[in-house]
Amino acid sequence: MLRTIFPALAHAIDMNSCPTLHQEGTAKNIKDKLQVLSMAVVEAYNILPNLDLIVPCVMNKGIDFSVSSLSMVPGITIKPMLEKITNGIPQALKLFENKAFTCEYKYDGQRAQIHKLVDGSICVFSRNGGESTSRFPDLIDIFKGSSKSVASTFIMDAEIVDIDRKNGYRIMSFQVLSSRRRGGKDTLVDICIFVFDIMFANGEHPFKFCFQIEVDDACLTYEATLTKINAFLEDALCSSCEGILVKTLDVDAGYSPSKHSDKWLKVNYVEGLNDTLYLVPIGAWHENGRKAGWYSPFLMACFNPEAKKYQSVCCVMSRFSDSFYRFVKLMKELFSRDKVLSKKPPYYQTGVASDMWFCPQVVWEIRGAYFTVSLGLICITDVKMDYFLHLKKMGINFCASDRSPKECSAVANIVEMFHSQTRKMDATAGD
DNA sequence: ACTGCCTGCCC
DNA sequence: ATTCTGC
DNA sequence: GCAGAATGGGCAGGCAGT
Repeated sequence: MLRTIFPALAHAIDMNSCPTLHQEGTAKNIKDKLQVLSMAVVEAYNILPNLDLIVPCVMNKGIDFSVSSLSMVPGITIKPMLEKITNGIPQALKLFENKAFTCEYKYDGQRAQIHKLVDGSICVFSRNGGESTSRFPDLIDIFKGSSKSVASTFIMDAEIVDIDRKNGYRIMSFQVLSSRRRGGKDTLVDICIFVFDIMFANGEHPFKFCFQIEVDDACLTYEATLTKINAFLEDALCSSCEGILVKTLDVDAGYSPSKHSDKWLKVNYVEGLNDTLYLVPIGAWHENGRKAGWYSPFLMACFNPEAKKYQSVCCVMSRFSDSFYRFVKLMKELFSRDKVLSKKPPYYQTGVASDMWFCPQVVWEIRGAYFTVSLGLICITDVKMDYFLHLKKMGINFCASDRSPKECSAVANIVEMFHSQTRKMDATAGD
């Protein structure tokens, strides 16, 4: 669309509106004009992704078309502004060097663009523009009750989060939120809405703010800023958030639809922040197609000294990447035929069935951002019966350890890590 | 009524 | 959501 | 560097078969 359709559209409009231009202007001139026009069309599409509305307008305005020729329309989703991922606060600070910025919690929920239409009805759209109004009747009630006199129309950006109001207003994970029954009422999963932007209200784009920067914060040193934001990130993680968003307040601040914009930075995982797990690959699945013959993913296990069993914890290398290719040779050696078992041995305890099983022979270092609880993977049943811990966002270090398989992480350590992690998942609700 | 399989839609 | 690829 | 396509994990729900 952006690279082909819209430039072509711009070209067509241009030729249609002033056919003489191509004889008059230089080639470069024409190219520049087309570039400007097609960028304007792209920009318009981002706030009004509906060609039935855009094309007539562009045809009418011709070469003079710009975003301001059109307005947002409640009921038609704006392409949501997206953030850029960073690997830590220092990187975020570097990107925002000498700029004013602010920080917000990034809640672990579902993005929602909430519209109030001209007829007064409330509509909810997902990140990808899908209608999800029917999934959140309670949201509709909240807005119908509270927004009557405030605005006749609006478009706002928000995060819908699951909150346990009966249990200290604890914010629950996305996993729990998505377990809501679709379509109808659901009394089990209560929600809360965090609005973080208003792009449109009463027919206008009201919020082109000039931000006033607090003087004291503007004077902080780098170290003081880092400390402050670190504390804020820590707060966010302790509040069951996924991390924080760092948003610029500089002159270029504003809503940029559809862009993985440098104006919003996400910090949700800091390398080295978490403990390393030492896990043993006990099984693997075959890849298909042209990757046939290779293993992916690997099933990783820890050791339970009491049961004298290996218990699966997570899968790693669930897809191929550059780093994987570097270790293909190593894999082949490690799991050559004599190391492959004919069937799952009794000292492997797992709820999943991998294609093949290996002798316990090496230990890999695995780091992860946090644990979730799921039905699929293994083994730590003292967390919640029938549910299993699952390490999320893991990375792997193949330069691993001289440890022997029985010196890998013990199941008790992993349970302890789960209980002490700052994110409190559903599984701990019974504590 | 239960199951596995598949889809669609979230992240 | 992340990751890879072609432009 | 960007946009698009391809991938993963997880959820509810539809549907066919038993």
